[in-house]
Amino acid sequence: MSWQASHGRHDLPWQHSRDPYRVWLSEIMLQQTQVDTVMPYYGRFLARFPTLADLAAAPQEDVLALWSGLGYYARARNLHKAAQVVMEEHGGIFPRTAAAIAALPGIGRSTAAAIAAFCFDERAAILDGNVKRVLCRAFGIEGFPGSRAVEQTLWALATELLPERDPGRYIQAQMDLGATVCTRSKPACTRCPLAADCVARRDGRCAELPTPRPRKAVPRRQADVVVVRAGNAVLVEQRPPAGIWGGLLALPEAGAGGAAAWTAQRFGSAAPAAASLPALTHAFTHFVLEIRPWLVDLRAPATLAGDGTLRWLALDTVDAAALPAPVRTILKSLPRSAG
DNA sequence: TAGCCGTGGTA
DNA sequence: TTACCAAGGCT
Repeated sequence: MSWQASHGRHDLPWQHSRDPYRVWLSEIMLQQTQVDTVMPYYGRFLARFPTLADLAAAPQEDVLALWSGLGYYARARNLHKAAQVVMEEHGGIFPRTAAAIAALPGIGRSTAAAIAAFCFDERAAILDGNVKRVLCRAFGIEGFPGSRAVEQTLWALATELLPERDPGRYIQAQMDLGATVCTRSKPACTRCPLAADCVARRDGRCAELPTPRPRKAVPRRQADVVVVRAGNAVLVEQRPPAGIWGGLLALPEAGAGGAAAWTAQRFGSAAPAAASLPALTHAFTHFVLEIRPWLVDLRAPATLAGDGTLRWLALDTVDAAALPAPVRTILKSLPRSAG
């Protein structure tokens, strides 16, 4: 904790606030996401939704639009839902204990503890990637930290180590140490306040701990997607509420018949031919997707029968739309229309 | 309980 | 290019 006071991080945008809404937002954005990535999103989000009440009252698509590009969109959907739960079931007052906080959607044990410690000085342990790495090295703990047994050991250890006072300072110290000194590769042991007691350091095993995740093959998939353009508009399809890119606006998938068949089925056999656009590869956590986009230029926006998930999106509103990253990439790099 | 869920940085 | 994974949670 003394090390944190002199060498820790003190100037991140979400620090120096004990407003649970701001701390909560930062914790959710930072899940599985690095600080530098979150930085521009955090300020934009707060500018659009300054309070929890503003967030609760907003349409889900507006929330997803501010999250667009950040990934793990269930975080945004759960954040939005939890804001509504706080308004409706807690009278707009954010719950004040880790146990109550963890009952909100999208908030697990670690995130709840961080909010409770930072905002309400509760003695509650966190266990994020930084803490896991620091503890595995400092105590020489073997095994993949994500496995049941190792994680249980780590939770027990993290709880046991909590200081009596100033738990917020303590968990910040753990995270700062992991993020800036006890890094995944090439840890700066000479600058580490725990170096004298570190088991991995003593045994020369900093490169082996923590034990990496067991390897598994990542499947590859392909998808033909259709970019139907009519003047200044493109056809987009809202994804189902859950699953990959849930609730976001994506490009329609052509299916087995390919882009030509899809276009003919929806716009008639007189529809213009589809022209192939540069393919791109997008890596998810658990599979790799090769996206093959096809461009179809219509004379004018056609009427969309039936399916309510399809809609026209004006190209000059792409920047503010709720799009997954590769869809944004495709739409931003479209060739100029011939017409 | 292990798979699902994004994106970008780094080595 | 590829591997790995980052302020994890849900099902």
